[in-house]
Amino acid sequence: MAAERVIGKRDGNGGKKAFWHFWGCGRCCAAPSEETRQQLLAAAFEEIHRFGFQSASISRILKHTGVTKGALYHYFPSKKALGYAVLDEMIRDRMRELWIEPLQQGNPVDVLVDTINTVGRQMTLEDIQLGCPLANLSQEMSAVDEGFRERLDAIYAEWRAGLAAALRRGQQAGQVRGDIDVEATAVMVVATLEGCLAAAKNAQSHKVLMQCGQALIHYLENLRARKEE
Amino acid sequence: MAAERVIGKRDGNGGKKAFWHFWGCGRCCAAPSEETRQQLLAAAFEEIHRFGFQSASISRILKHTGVTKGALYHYFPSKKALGYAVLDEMIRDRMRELWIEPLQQGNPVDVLVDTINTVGRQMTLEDIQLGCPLANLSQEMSAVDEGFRERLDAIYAEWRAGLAAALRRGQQAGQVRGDIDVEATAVMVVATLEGCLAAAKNAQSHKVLMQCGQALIHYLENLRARKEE
DNA sequence: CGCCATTCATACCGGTCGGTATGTTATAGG
DNA sequence: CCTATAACATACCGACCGGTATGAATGGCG
Repeated sequence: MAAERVIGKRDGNGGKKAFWHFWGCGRCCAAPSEETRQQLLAAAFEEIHRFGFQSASISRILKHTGVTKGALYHYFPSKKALGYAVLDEMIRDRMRELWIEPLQQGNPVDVLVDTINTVGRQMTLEDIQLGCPLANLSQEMSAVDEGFRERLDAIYAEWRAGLAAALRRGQQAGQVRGDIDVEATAVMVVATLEGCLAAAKNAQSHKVLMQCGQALIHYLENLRARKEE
Repeated sequence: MAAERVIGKRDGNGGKKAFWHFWGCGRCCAAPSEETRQQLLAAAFEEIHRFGFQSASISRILKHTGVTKGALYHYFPSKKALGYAVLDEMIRDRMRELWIEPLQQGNPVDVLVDTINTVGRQMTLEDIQLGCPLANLSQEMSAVDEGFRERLDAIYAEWRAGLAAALRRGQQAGQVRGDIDVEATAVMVVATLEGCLAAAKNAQSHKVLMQCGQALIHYLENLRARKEE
């Protein structure tokens, strides 16, 4: 008796599945149901960004995607695994693209100032209210779960190392003052960037973000090598 | 039948209550059961500091204090009210004592450098792991609950205003460079302080805290007025 | 003495949580 | 054609959550 209901429901979206299976199976060319997984990742990212990991609700993610619980637990063995995947496959990539990779060429002070100005201009008030996904997770989870902490720390370490390397290259190129401690400076600049975002988030204020950004830029300008000295 | 058990239990700690009541009632001189409330506040502070507000568990607070649920909900109408009380009666006072009030006299750069050094020296690794209670709550709750956000923002605003006023006084006293924007500088210094704490928390590293602190001190030293210029 | 407010203590509630057990369908491979 | 497996879907579970209803002990006060 239950079978009839199930069959009826199945027919409703069975066509979609058949379509995807036309393109190949997960094993041979890695294509079809990957979409479901990506939907889940995207929705989980949103949910975690809004509520934090611990208060993120599996049921809400399911509701927003239309995916069922069986599907979710088919791809991710647990909520924690889903959180790790969001961190590894979404957040880390974004941080690399936005903050780390641009530092690999050019004058590091120019790159930083440009990025700060771009970010400050592009962020909407909603973006500001939600805050930096990396900083949010870091604040919430680093003391609670070691797996999160290690992953977060790896990203921050990569960021700091990239910035320190860029500053050192800048010193060798005569763009950056030679008397600064590049490691300590990198630590502080990353901390200040995240601190500015956090301050603006709490104040829900674009002005605070800009003030903080301008003061940081003022500091960064002071890192440039003096001419003829 | 239930009455017997209750009476028996009551007698167990009834003596303590009689003792406290000897000192007076809550109405006439505000003393006795205030202790229970303070116990609750202290335990709630610990719980929130460790797990965040949303993941803080009323049952755990009850277990750690030995207080019952009836007692808790006698003093606080809801979990949120308890959280607000922790913020208003514990966290705010600590921030004022440690960071804001010292700025009211002396050379602001000296005061800041001293406080940073003191804090950096006194924080244990556990303190570092748990992070700044204010920053934790701010990151977690500002986008989720407006009551928390307002309270947190008031504390940050007070801090920034106090620092800006101190810097301005420093300018007038010829201790601080006159060409800096004191408001923007205050915003950034507060952001950097919290950012350093957050970075050290995630790295679980005293070294990161000291590096960040030293770089910030280096920046602060640069705010001093140049002699003979 | 009697009444009433304070200060708790206990039992219980509906709801949500993450997680699982089982079933169904479609396709790939032999 | 047969079997195995991927990819779901549904129903259900126990644990825990914040919150409440009820009542008992106690002491102040008229």
